[in-house]
Parts: sequence; C-alpha cells; structure tokens
Amino acid sequence: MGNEYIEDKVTIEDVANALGTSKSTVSRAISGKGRIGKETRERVLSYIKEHNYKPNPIAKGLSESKTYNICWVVPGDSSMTALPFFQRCMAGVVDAASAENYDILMGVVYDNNISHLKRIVSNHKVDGVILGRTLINDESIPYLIESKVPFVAIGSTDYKDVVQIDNDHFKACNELTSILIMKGIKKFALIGGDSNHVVNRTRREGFLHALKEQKIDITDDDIFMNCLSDEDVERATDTALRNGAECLMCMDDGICSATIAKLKRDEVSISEDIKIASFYNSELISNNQPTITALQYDPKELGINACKTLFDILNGIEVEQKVMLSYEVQLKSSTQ
Amino acid sequence: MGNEYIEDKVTIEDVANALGTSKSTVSRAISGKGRIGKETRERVLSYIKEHNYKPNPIAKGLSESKTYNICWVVPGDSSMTALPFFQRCMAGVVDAASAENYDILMGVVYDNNISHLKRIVSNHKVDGVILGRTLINDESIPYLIESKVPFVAIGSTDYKDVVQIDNDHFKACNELTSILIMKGIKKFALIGGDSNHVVNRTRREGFLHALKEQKIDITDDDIFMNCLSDEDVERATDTALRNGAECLMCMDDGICSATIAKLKRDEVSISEDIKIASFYNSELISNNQPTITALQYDPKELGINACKTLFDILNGIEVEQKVMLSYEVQLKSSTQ
DNA sequence: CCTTGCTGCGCAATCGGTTGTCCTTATGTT
DNA sequence: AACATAAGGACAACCGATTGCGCAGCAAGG
Repeated sequence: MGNEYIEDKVTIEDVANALGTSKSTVSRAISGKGRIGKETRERVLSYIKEHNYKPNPIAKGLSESKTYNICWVVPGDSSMTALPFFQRCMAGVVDAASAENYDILMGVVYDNNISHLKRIVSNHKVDGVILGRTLINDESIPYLIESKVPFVAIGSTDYKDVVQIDNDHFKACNELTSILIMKGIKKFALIGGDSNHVVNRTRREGFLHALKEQKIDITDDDIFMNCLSDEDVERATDTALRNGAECLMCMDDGICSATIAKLKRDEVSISEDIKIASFYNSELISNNQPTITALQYDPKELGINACKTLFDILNGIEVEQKVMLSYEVQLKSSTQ
Repeated sequence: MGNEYIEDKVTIEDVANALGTSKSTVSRAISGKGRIGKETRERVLSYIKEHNYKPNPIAKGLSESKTYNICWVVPGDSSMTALPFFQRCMAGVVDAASAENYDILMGVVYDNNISHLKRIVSNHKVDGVILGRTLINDESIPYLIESKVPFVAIGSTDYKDVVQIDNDHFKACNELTSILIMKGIKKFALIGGDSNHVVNRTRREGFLHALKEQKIDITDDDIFMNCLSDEDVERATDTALRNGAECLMCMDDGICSATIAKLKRDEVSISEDIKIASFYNSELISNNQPTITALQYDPKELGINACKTLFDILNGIEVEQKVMLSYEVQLKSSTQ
C-alpha cells in the first residue's frame, strides 16, 4: 500500500524527536504562529533546512481543511486551449499559485459537460476554482455557486455575484474601431469566432457600438460569427471582399492568422487592397509583414490577477466584484 | 480558517451515526474489503447514494499514504503544448485518471528548469508523474529517478530503467519514406523542429535510415532542423526548392501547416510541382486540399496508455519497460 | 515572601478516513 | 447437547499535521 518512494519521508515527529522537543514546537516554529522562543525557533528551522524536511500537505490539509490545490477549468476542445492566450494565462495562474505553495488541478469541461469539474469539487479536492473562460449560458457557474466553492471567472458573465477578472473588451474594441473610423474607413466587416463565448459577444458589441456612435452603417451580411475553421474564415473573407469591405476586423489572433494566410494566398495586398485589424495580438500574427494593427492584452497578468483574487477570497479579504485590466491599442501598417 | 463551503460536508462518522453503525462498517461497505454482511453493505451504500456522501480524499489519502493525484509535466513554452497532439494526449491522461478517481496536477517545466516539478514532488503532492515529452538531456528524468517517485515518460529516452510509452517513430518514418522512394521520389528534403526533442531526432533517424537502405543520397544541405518559427520554415522551403527537392518531409503538423501556407502563397502546386508529406497528422493539415500524406497516431491512446501504465506501477504490477504504440501510413494526394 | 502575569513548551484532541484485533452471535459437526 | 468455527461488526490505533489548554519557571509588583 502507498508508494515505496515515500520510504525516506521525514515527519514532524522525526524532527521533534531528533531535537528533543514536541511536535507542537516544531509546528509553531515553522508557522511562526503561537508562542515560541526565538532560540528554539531558530534551532528547529536550521535543522529543518539541513534535513530538508517538508510538511506533508495532505496531513496539513486534513487538519486545516485545506487542499492547497486550485482547479483550473479549461475547455476540452483543443481549439481554445491551443491559443497562446490560454497558455500564457495558465502560466500566470501556475506562478501565482506556486508563490503560495498551491498547485493547479486540471478541470476539463467539454462545452457544457461539466462532470469532471463536478467530480473534483464534490470530492473536495480543491480550495477554489478559476474558470478559464466564460460561456453565454455557462453551466459551471450556477453549479459552482450552488456548491459554495469560492471561484473566480476569467471573463465576464451575466450571472449575479460572480467575481470576474477581464480585459475591457468592449471599451478596447470600441476604441480601436473608433480610431479606424477617424482614419477614414467607412466599410467594415467582422470575422468572429464562437458566439457562445462571452468574450466574442462583447467584442462584437464594442465594435458595433463604435459604428453606431459614428453613424457608420453595417448590415448582418458584413458580420461573420462562428468562424471555427480555416475554411469558415476563408469563406467569410471572400464574401467580405466581394461586399466591398475596406477593413476586416478579426476577432482573435487565430482568426486573424487564418485571414492573413488567405489574403496572401489570393495575393490581396494587406493595407493597399484591404486593411485588417485584430482584436487580439499574439505571436500568431505579431511577426507578420506587414505588421498588424491589434489590441494587446497581458494574459499572464490576467492569470496572476485571477489567482491572487481567489487567494484573497480564500483568506476572507474583500475583493472587487469585477476587475477590468488594461489594454493597449497598437496601430501598425495593416491599417495605414 | 478553511473554507465555509465545506460547511455541509458529510463525514463518514455522520453516516455511521445515522445508520447506527461504526465508521469501520461504513468504510468496509464502500471499499468492499474486509468482512461485512451483504445486507448491511447494501443498507450503507443506499444511504450513501441518497445522501450523496463522498469520502474525503484528503483523509483517505492521509491514512493510505496516497494523494490521488498525478503530476502531468508539460513544457512551459507554448509552442509545444499548443499543438493538438498535446491537447489530445492530456485528454487521454485526464480520462484514464478520472476513471480511477485520480486527478491531474499541472507540472510546468521551462526547458530544463524543473523547479516547479521539484516542488510538487518533494512536497509529496502526487503519487506519480507522467512526462509529457522527453528532451535529449532531460534533467527531470534523473531527478525523478533519484526522488524515487514512480513515473512514466511519453516519448523515448536513453536514460536506463525508465518506463516509456511511445509511438514507433523510427519505424513509422522509415516506412513512410521507403514507400515514397518506391513511388520513385529520389530527392528529399527534411524540414524539422527542435532537435533537442527526442521525438524529432528519432524521426530524422527513421527517415535517414530508409534513404540509406535504398541508397538514396542526401546531404546536410537538405536537412533543416530547428525550424521553430514560420519564418524558419519559409526559409527552409525556399532553399529546398532551389536545391531541387522533389518531396518535402515535414517533421510535424505545425511545420507541415506552415509549409503548406508558404507553398500556396508562392503558388507552388502541391503534388504537381512539389510533393509533401508529414510525419504527424492533425487537424492542422487534415482538412487541406489537396489531402496530405502523413503518419497517423493516436495521441489520446498514448495518454490513456501512459496513465494506465503508471497505475500498474503504483499497484505493484509488473509493466513493460518500453511500449510502442501503432501508427498508420496514410497516403494521400500530396504525394501522387 | 507571596501573588500575579507572562513566556515557552508539552500534552492531547482533532481533522476524516483505514485497518488490525477482539468480542459477540449464528452456523455446522459429532 | 457440547463444542469448534466462521462471520459480522465495534473499538481503537494510526496516518501527519495543527491548535487549545495547562503547567512550570521566572520576573515584577505589593
């Protein structure tokens, strides 16, 4: 039973015996909580360091009712998680969690099939949950609320009382679009992704809001949502060009990358024949020639922020219900 | 302290009290181990089901010296993990682990910086480790051996006594190349990825072995390793074409996808002007027109297999030192 | 000199399970 | 009827930490 590799595991009792003290003294020396002599404390700490003792988080967790684990929920369909955004965001979560001696447990949900998440939460395997993205009718949110597990959503949602960390996609897309309008563009097309994702809906709204404000016309024929494959993007691009679009607004880096490839293949010159902008910048497009006008966010920052916020909640610290992180508009040659 | 959401947690003692039995009886009813009456067992089980009691894995883990967690080690640089292969492979690991009530803890390593992995292992947070890929001089392997934690590597390695699950890349690449030679191709070029990855080195060797066997010449000028960016691939493609290559062998789906894009942009007709094959098939290239000759593996199977093998090790079951999973050669129009 | 108060530390209970041991019954054998 | 045997279940120890409580020792105050 158990694993033999733990054979050389040092317990708090071993340390206590070796030092001729009690377990409580060792525990207090480590935590710094409770009353303990300065000298004793240092003696314990130096012994621990030397013998490489690490408290068993399982035992620690049992007595503290903690797991020292956080569930990171990602969609199981690879299309999203494969994006650099997600990788960076997770890196941020991992870093921030590690700093608090926490680890990341993968929760994989398929669209709205949240059985894996349910198993993890109902088994009490985590202290909190970070949702990697939000859907329009996200079943995981009501479930998490009902189960009372603390959680933070990366992305926005209409559910009430949900702590959300997000970039201000509405404002960003609105601003970028407005700038392009100022530059004289009058006919836009939007090539968008899965409309089931909140972020995509918000980006569309920010975009449309700018058009409305500046009284630029657009019809549904110029809006191509749910472009999930390269073929979808190609079809959308073809139609948009035929409809006389002056500028293609790509909803994310994946779509933009596919759009660029399509345009190059057709020898449509970016900036001369057609302008193009992306609502999200990443290495998928950042090395392109000509350079691409895009919105820049910091996904790692997003992950770090979400994780830190979750820790605040776990520690009973009041947190803001909704935090909007900054963004940057990067005007490049593709819209010159 | 702790989390309030656990407030409604039902413990084994609650169940025992409600049924007028002892904790041990409940425990034995659940595990099926030890002596327990059939009737009692069913009474307990039905109560548990009805009241949705789930044993606390932390407590269970403490008494069994288990964590019910497995560390899934992935490279932190997004280039690899972003590939569909990795996503599928992880899905397999998650599925197989879930089936045994195990969960996946993320271990993120940056090239050979394995501090995160070390923290997880030395903190005893997992029962075993699955390495998502192997490097030529993989520092994580000697560390894992030394720490005595059971682990399985997806991919091959020269380190001794390491349990490895892999596709037979050597044989597969050798076979595909041989077939293409039979079809009359005499001048190949290889566009390859990071030579620090074992899989890439093995694919190259399988490829070269076929050429040698069939006495087809190739020089270092026709082998382009370490193509990490699209630009690298484009440069390699240009040079290969100039050198008179008849067939471009792409080492993986990412490279192949970039190669296809480059060829289309240059209006080089695939199959007519140049033949092309990929050592790995995925949706990055599977929808292409013309269809692409490629090697097909089952990454999910790989993940499942690795996880099951790890469980065997944990359960003291003898396992094969090295398992090679099957592959399939898919001849399509790109090499007609 | 006795009381008060504080400090440092050990004892033991606790977290929620698992499992070896022992006691009580029911069953089977002669 | 007497006894051996097995089965079912309760008890308590244990996994490795944390933490409330209490006790000893010492300094300060009256």
